[in-house]
Amino acid sequence: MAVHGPAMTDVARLAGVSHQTVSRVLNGHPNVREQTRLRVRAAIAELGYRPNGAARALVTGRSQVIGVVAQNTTLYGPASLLAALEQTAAQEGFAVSVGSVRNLDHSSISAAVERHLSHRVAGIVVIAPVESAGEALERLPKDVPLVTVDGDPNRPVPLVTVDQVAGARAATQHLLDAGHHTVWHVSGPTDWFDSVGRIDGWRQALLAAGLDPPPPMPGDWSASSGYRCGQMLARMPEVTAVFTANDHLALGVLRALHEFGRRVPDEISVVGFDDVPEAAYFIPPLTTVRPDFDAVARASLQMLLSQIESGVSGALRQTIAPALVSRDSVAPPRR
Amino acid sequence: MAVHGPAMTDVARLAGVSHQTVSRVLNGHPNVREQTRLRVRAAIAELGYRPNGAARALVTGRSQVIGVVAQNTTLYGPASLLAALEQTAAQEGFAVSVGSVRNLDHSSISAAVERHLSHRVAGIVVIAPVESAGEALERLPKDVPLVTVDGDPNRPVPLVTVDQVAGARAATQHLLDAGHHTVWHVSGPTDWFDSVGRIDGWRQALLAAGLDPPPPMPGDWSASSGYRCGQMLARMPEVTAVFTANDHLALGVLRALHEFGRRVPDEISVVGFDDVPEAAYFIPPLTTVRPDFDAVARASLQMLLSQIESGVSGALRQTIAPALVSRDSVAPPRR
DNA sequence: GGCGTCTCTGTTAACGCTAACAAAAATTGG
DNA sequence: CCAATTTTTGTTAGCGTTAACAGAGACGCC
Repeated sequence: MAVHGPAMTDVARLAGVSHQTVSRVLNGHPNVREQTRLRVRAAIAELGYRPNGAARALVTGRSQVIGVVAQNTTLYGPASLLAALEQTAAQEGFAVSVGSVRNLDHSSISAAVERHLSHRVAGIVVIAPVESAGEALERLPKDVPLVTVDGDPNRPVPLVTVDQVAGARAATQHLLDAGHHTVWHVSGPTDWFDSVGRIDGWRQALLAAGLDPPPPMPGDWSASSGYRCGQMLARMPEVTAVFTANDHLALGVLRALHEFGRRVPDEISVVGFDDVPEAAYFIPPLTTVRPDFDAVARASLQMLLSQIESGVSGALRQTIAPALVSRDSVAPPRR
Repeated sequence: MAVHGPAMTDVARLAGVSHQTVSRVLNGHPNVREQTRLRVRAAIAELGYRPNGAARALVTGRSQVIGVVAQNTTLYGPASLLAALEQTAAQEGFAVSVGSVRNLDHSSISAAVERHLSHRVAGIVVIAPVESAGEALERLPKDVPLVTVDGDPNRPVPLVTVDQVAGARAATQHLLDAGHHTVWHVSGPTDWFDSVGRIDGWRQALLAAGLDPPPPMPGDWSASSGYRCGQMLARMPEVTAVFTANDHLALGVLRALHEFGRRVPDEISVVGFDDVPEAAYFIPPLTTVRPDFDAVARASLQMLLSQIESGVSGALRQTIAPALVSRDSVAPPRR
């Protein structure tokens, strides 16, 4: 096992050139005679030669790998983001190394970043949705290209994020437009920026309509916590419209409402966030807000790449607007 | 930017030893005096030294990275598997590099494997649920540690897989035990081994009970296709029990049944597969089969590691038994 | 024809680490 | 206390690549 493949010198010998010429062919250097180039390519093919990324990384100081730090990649949002990141990175010739992290506290994040750094990744993307992650990031070495996704809007770190506020505002406004007199909110964990932004947007829409926001009910993204909130909501006759911070919370709410015999959307309207693929098959099909994860991935990778190439780390910021997807879980309130 | 950090020689100079001694400390070599070890560690800490993985990979011939080839990491199964793999690998000191692949055809798989190989990964895990992936794998270089997950049971390649057959049999038997006279099946895409195994298990249970299996209805894992199958099922008065190949299909079926006014579980019982976190909050809560992704990840990594260490690639096979999770979507048939 | 100027190719020296061997220091035994 | 051993440390030589420089032809121009 571990029969090491041919190296550049083997290719060079077969093609009758120096290893440096092989290197030039590989890196698309212009000054190589066409005939030579062809001979080298033939030799590469014949030997099944594959360049050694480690050696290249050693001499150039960085590998064609992008490190990603993420927490719970089973959640729909992070998983989608990660997948999109991989796809985009692959197109640019980069591999993606994932540093999963159990908690988003200072030391876990640092450790994950360190691991990436010791592999000399070209850049790092941190999916940093909570406050504690932000702290860790500011103390990181400043000389490594880094982009955060869904991170703290108030830190001087390059950031790409879904426009949570706009999305939540749209969802809330949609319910208001349907004629509801107010909108209740089941939020995500309040230490997530995503949650904070969605609470903000919801509150803004209500305030703009001259309404007094009811207290938000805190959940934890899970259907289970949505269910618990839904049980309370179901018992409150004045509730006619609910905006939940994600689709799974909405599912739990839907289920609790169903159990209490409160019909959606006839008695209560519900709007979610994320547009998970199953949302269209909830009972009833869920009106929700769809963030464009591909766009987030593209933007963050582009930001990272420009840092890698230019060597400059501008504290850029980019916000991706989500879209409302209207389905059957919203109706005017019964009078 | 790209200020290169201190190297081993810098640490050595500060500690007043040779770089080789530093290397020994780093690699836990036994013959280093305690006092020296401490001095070296202090120097490492003082300089913030971080070993260069690329250099190490170059000289040892392999990096502390495991490559994973997977297709659609947004699906619950693959995403969970990937997350579990990362966690487990991190515990063993390995990073995970993900090679996402659009299609599981020969050339895509080969390309992804090549990319990993050129980074000199220590081993490769291929999540290869379809036939075409299997072909690609047999033509791969034999000298790289490789494990497939959810791959072809009939190929001479190390394989870890969920026991689809047993899971499906349990689900079907559960419905039979409840008193149903037969069980219908909404399957996954028939080119997935997962689907084939689940169809098999379902058929086996039926046959063992002396029943003649009705034709399986082919879906594609999505709630959407489950919905379409559900619409047909709902119109067939003789149907009282359905086993779907995953939970999302079940969700679609549930929704179609609901639309047609067919009540679950009173009129029709449904069992899914995967136990997605939301399954307990479907309407009604879904009885399903839970594969142990952590166990799969542990087993495959262990298999890979033993190949890496021993250098031997036994065509091992390991099957992880799933567990039935009983909830409210199953009841005896109405007479 | 000689000479500067391209274009192409080769030579040499790193990059930061580990492995193999060599030397020095500490320890043991008689 | 000296030799034999063992433990600890140092020295040297790569690993496979790119970068920097050097050399060899080919070409054009005075």
